[in-house]
Amino acid sequence: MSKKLFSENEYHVPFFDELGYIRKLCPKCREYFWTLIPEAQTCGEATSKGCARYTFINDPPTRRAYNLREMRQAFLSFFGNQNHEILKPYPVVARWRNDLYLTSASIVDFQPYVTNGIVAPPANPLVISQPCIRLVDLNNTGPTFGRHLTIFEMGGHHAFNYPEKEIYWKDATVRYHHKFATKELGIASEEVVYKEDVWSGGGNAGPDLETVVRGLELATLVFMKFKVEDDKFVELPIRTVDTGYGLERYTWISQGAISGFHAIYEAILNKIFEMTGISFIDTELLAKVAMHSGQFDFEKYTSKDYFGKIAKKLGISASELLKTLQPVEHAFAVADHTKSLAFLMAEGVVPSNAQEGYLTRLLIRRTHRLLKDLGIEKRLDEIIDLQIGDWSSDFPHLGDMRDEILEMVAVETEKFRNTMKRGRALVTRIAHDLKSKGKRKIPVETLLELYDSHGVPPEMVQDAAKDIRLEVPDPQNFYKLVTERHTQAPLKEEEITDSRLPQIEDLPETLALYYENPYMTTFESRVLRVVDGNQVVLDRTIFYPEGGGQPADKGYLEFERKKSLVTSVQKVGRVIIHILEDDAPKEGAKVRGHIDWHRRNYLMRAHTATHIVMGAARRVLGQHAWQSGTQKNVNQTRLDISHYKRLTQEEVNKIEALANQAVLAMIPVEAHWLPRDEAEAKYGFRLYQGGAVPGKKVRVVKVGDWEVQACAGTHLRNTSELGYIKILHTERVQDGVERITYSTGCYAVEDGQEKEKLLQELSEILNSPIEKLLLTTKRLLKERKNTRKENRRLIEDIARLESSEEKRKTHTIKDIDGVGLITQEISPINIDRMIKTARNLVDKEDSAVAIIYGKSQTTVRFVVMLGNRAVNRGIRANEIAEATASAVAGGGSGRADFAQGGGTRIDGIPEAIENAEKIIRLQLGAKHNK
RNA sequence: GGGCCGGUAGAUCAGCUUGGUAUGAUCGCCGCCUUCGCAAGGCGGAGGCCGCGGGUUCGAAUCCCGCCCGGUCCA
Repeated sequence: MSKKLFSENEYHVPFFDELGYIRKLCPKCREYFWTLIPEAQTCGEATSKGCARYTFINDPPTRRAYNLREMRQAFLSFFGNQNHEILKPYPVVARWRNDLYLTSASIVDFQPYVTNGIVAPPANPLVISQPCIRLVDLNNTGPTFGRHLTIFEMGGHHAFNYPEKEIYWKDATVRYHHKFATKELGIASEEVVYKEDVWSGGGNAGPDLETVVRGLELATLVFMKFKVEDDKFVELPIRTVDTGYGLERYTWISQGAISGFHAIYEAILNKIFEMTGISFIDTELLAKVAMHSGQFDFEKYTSKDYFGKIAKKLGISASELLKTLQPVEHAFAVADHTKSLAFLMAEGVVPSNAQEGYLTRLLIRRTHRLLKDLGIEKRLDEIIDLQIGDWSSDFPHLGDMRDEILEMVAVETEKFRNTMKRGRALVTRIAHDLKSKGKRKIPVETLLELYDSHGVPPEMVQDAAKDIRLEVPDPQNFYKLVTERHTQAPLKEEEITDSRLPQIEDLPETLALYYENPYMTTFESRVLRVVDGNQVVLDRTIFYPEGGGQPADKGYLEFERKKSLVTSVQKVGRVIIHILEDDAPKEGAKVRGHIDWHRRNYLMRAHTATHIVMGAARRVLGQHAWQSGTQKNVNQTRLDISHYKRLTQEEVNKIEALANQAVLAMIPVEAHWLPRDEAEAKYGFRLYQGGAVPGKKVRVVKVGDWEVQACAGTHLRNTSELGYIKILHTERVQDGVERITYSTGCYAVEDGQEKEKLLQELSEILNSPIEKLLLTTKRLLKERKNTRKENRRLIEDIARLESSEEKRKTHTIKDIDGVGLITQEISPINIDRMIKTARNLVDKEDSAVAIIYGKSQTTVRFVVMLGNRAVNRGIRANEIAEATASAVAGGGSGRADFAQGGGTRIDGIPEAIENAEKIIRLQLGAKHNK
């Protein structure tokens, strides 16, 4: 996105003047910055432009050293004491958004609903420490010594400013930051530099200040005030203070550690080193590298350049540096990646070939490769276990999921091994193939396809090709080429602004009677507004609007002795809109509404059944079984569940049995509105099975102790009303996601009846009782197999007979210049028999040409077979076949000694044989002429 | 969600480009020879709804469409 530069006054806050900050332009990176030091030469940030380097290594600027937990605590309580409400972290899987998979920043928690004003923020202002995962920094994690991480905690203090209510804006934000850095942490004011920048992302934008201390950017203070529309900035009604404090970076700087990884992962890092057997690590060298590490940018440099450059600065050879540094950087990356993995899988993400599951798979494979380089790839699970141990005191759900995480890692590692095994065999085959064609080099295209379609990385191709001594092109820009293969349309952004919104914005929230009593079938209300002619807003309604996988109710509205069908119901903002098929009532009119009760009743069953099946599946499969999607319907409903293996029939039976036990247990179903914090504290993340729900309060649907979910749907009063749940079938939607389809009540019974009918019909056709069907079918299949065998044998026998001495006397044999043309009909058509007979004939008479034909009502087929001598005399079977076929309106082709053909003109057969004769004469003649 | 690759004997695959006999290949299996026995070797043999369903064609493992299953990459 093109960077638009804002003018100075977007950044010039009174606070800067108060403290004596002055604005300067950095001659190296050409960016403006604010500093207290008038003689400052550059902006002081360690960038790839070389503005500065880190000066905090072994010399921290803070009052004392913090570990991550202490830093988090310091941050939260500091802002807690400044009137911010402390929020619990959101999940790292952003299930509430469909334009993002992972929570990549704290503001993501509040997009789009809060930032667009659709719902009120859970608190205002607020502060949060949000674990974030950013896989875009995958390549940078490790080599930049801790500046980039795939998983980190973003400290964010946020304020949402409405036109009618201002919380705080730029000046206060900068003051808060400054106070935290100087008063709380004890960094000297002069050490804090503010750089001007433009932030843009997720369709929003605004000016921002980056704060830099001793070369390291620590926080970004974003003032989100624009919406990006067609590359233009449009002012937003809600201005959001969006700050991001890199708590790991603060931790790092406070310790002055050699790397951020040393600061965050000390114990784990040491264990990894221990496993690799690296006994001595040149910490002095590392510290030197660390100081320069901020200057390199992996968008611009390849790792070769990087090591070269840094070695030059340190005055040692690149290879020497590589030898020391590479294992250390790998260990850094492993320390980081394994934490990401623990967090992802703890939230029920199953490694998969799609969506966030794929990101997890990618991470596992990458980590596996790093570990392999370190020679400890078998210990992935051990390291992940260490992460779980370390972080579960702050994030207890990690500990709860330990066993399942390790199981998933084991399964995934096994899958990876298989892929590699397959890949290796494939590479060897391709390499031999190329070699035999006299090629010495593997084409880049092949290399790309191996990776793209088969997951074989170029390093492995090199490895495998070495043995066969085949050249492999240098994969320098390899991954760029891969990306080019995927010219990908960007993810579509969620449509959150409805064109009808302005027309109904002033209306009060529609009273949802379906929550008060989901069993109401009729109601009375008043028309508040009619939109677009046929869309009606009422003051209250029992019509459930489409949402949460539950389709909208149908029914009709009655007014002035008219009936108008309700075809669709939607929720727009706070308001429920009824879309009518016919005329709409007038605004202010009284109407009476009726819903299709059978439909609604079964949708309620479907919804309650979904919660029950989910609870049953989790009991059978484990805690990683999350709902990853659901679609309710009247006659059948489906539920997608994350699980790392295919469901077995046994598991399905268990789930079905358990679900029906829940039905028989007559469990009451209750729905309550609870404050978000309270609900989360009581039930945890698992509440958000169907995706996180926005808002201060959440509606909690509780099926006794069986299942609790945040859910907006309509439910039965008691599970016993379901009667019966029948699982119809399961399928694998993608790797790691199983779909279960089921029906309830009378539809479940109907399904049983249909299957029974099928069995009965089968039983009648096979003339075998149902309980013997299996045996009968097996026997039939076996019989069929034997029959086929017998048939093959008989054909051979017949062919032998057909070419026997006695039989030959009945053949039409025509002598053409010493060549015997044998023609014979064998009907009905059996190609196998025809070929075998023909072969037998020419085997006995090697100067013969055999034409065997057969016909059915609509077609003629024939084979032409030549003896050796006939071929040697210049006769060509394929040419005979062509000529013959032209007479029967068909085609034919084949080899010189054997060809076949056919056609549709049955009465053309005599002509066809004449043609064959002519061709043979021609061919014999041509030979003579030569 | 999208792209790409694949499904042929118990296993791994060839054949598909250019439609015309699956004499398919290797490993494994069975029998025989050799051996005190085993392995190796030699000889012989069994083993195929060419994923499923349509279409095109005289003719489809091969071309086209749909589905199912597996793999893989990208977001």
